[in-house]
Amino acid sequence: MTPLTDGAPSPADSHVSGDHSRQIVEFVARGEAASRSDLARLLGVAPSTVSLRVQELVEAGILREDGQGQSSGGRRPRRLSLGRTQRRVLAAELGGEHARLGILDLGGHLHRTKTIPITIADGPDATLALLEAGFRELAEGADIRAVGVALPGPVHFETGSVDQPSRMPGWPGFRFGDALAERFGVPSAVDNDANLMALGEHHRSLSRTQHSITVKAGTAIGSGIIVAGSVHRGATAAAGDITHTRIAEAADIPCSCGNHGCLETIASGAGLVRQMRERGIAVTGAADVLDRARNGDPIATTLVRTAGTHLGQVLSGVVNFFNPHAVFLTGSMSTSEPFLAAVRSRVYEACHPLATQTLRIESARTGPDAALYGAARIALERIDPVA
Amino acid sequence: MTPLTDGAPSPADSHVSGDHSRQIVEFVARGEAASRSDLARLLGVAPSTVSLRVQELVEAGILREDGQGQSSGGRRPRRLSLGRTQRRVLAAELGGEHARLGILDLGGHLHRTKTIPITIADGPDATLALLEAGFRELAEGADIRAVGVALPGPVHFETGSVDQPSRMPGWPGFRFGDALAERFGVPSAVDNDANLMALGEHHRSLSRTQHSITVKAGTAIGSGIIVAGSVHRGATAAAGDITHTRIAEAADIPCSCGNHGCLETIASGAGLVRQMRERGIAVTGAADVLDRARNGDPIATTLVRTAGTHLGQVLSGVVNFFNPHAVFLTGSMSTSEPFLAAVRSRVYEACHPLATQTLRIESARTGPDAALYGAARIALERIDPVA
DNA sequence: TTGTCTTCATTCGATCTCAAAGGAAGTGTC
DNA sequence: GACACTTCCTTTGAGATCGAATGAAGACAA
Repeated sequence: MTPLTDGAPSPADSHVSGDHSRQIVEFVARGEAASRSDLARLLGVAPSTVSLRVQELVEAGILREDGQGQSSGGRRPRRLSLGRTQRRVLAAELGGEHARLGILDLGGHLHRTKTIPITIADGPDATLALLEAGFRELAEGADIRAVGVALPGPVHFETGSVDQPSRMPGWPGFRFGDALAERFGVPSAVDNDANLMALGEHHRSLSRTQHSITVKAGTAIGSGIIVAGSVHRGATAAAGDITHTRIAEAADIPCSCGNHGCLETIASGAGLVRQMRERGIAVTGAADVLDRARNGDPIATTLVRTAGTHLGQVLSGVVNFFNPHAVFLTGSMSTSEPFLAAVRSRVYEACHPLATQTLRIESARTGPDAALYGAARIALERIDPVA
Repeated sequence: MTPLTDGAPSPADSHVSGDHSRQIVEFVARGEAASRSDLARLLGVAPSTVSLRVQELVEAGILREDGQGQSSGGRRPRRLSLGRTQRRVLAAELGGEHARLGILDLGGHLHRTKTIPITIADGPDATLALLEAGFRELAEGADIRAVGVALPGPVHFETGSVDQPSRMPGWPGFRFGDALAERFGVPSAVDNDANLMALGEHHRSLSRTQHSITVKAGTAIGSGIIVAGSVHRGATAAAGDITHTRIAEAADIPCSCGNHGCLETIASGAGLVRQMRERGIAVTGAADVLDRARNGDPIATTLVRTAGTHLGQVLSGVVNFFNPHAVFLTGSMSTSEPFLAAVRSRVYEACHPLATQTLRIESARTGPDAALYGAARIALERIDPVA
């Protein structure tokens, strides 16, 4: 692998311009700003600048002037709202056997979604062909401006390629981002699914100055980190690994990573299945265990609770260290109330009070679409809304 | 405490302007850039822009044109070096009973230092008076442009005040930053000592796009986090707490925080002292234990090694999660070779290989002055070099 | 109704930045 | 030594942003 020594500033951070325009559209779309002066306040930008950008956006039809708002003791604000253009971005989240596709407007609203079967192990070219077919149908009649894709593996963000061998034969080194851009003739962006899920989840409820962690607890356990509103990828694109943190209670259980006592051996869906089977109970998978817990099976319930406690233990370390505004939980396990309760309970018990003072621990809201929102977001960052 | 809901962009991030000038001075001072074209490459900025800024800096005497460099196949570069102005910034690190003061130039070089006795418990006014006297002497004849101070407690960075009660009577709520600015008639900045130590250490050897953690292991254990070259303070200015992470082997040892099994109960200097005494060995303090280990005392050596292993265990979780480019160790414990070796060994053993692929784990270079470099840095960020 | 105050928005001149083009001063080749 | 090429740096015009001033439109009080 390339050392990833981020030396010179990449084009990714040096805002493609249109940065303010993009933020303006977002604030209006989210209903957080209804006037030019709202925007100036929120953006920390001169009112004159806002006026200029808004004018451009209105002329392009992306925003509309929409009557007047309530006066608050002076001239009434001119209310802004989203215009109705056909400008859209495409987003996809690829899994091993399925891809979830979506089409969103510039305001980040998800208009339609669609799931298609793929076989990611067939390699990037085959996948790309299926993806294109799916996208073409979704994009019918729309004016596509960018594409963003979430991949199930370590991604070198700058080059838009998969990094490590992992379970994706044919992928490493292939510049999927460039291939996407070429097929659709628009800018593209690619990142790891955990990162994009975290990004999507973050911007549902937090601002661009806040920090969060999104943990996906399903068959496996993964997480994505958002620092000041953007993805923290770490030195080698490995950030967010909490699944191999050591848990005392699992000290003698070997993990696929070669060590012993990793969190995933007892707190992941796979870990739950193993533990059930060790107790002589035949289960088909993680969903089965969760079902049993939901139906009052005492062993399953205990295991699920214990899994939550262990995840909570690990998260308490992470929360103390990282001090985020929120921790979001997604994945099949996060739908289990006892699981969530156990996580919360342990985090609040084991953390420094200052770190939990304003902390939110929540089950994710965006459901299966979090990564699509995230993918759309990194795609949107590549374009200027008015261009 | 105030909720610290970072809403609107603070003046801290919206570069005070002169941002490029500051970076230019830094690159030249560090010897990383010797010509305008070097700077353009490093800054990712148009050559024309660099030329303009450099011209300003040369006219102000802050930079000098210093003959020609080696040609690399074309026109020879015009070599740049630091000019000799009297422009300086003041920096201080306050402890309970001492303050370390320093004076640095705009290039971040530390010219002189000085340690004075203070009693921080006497409150901010008394401390400020002593600080001023000390600074006045250091600043003799210099043209002071900014002041930066590291405080031993949780600091609300934006307001420049101490947040929690902690052990500093009279401090909470007092706007120390404003008081400093008023006394010296220059911009000021204040932050927590762990943060500034990390900042100082980071920029000794890493770039502004990289990430690091600096752990101070002395009587207590604390850490500071640097994300993309700047301090990560977290949601409630509590980030960097690793001392209360749970360690299985300490499960039944109560901690001052109210929980059991915290890292600091066995891996801190205080923890070492306690363990020695439990074994009936009279020691005067952490330094004594370290001395004994250095002189071959088997019990002390074992304890120090074990402490290193436990810190390494906690750090492995942090490294997997955060994936930094480097972990720096400071404080009295970090001078112990067995300690450092134990930390390294455990981190490399317990971490995912991808996370340690390019990871450096090093004992800090800046010694007792790390926080001064960090304090100078946040002070420098408040001014425009040419202004 | 008149005047004052507040809030919202735009105009205007100065500054910063960039991209593109071009000049300056070298190296290397035939 | 003539030519092409490389590297370094500056000039120039266009666009973005800012702060300050100004204008626009309402609230409110006397």
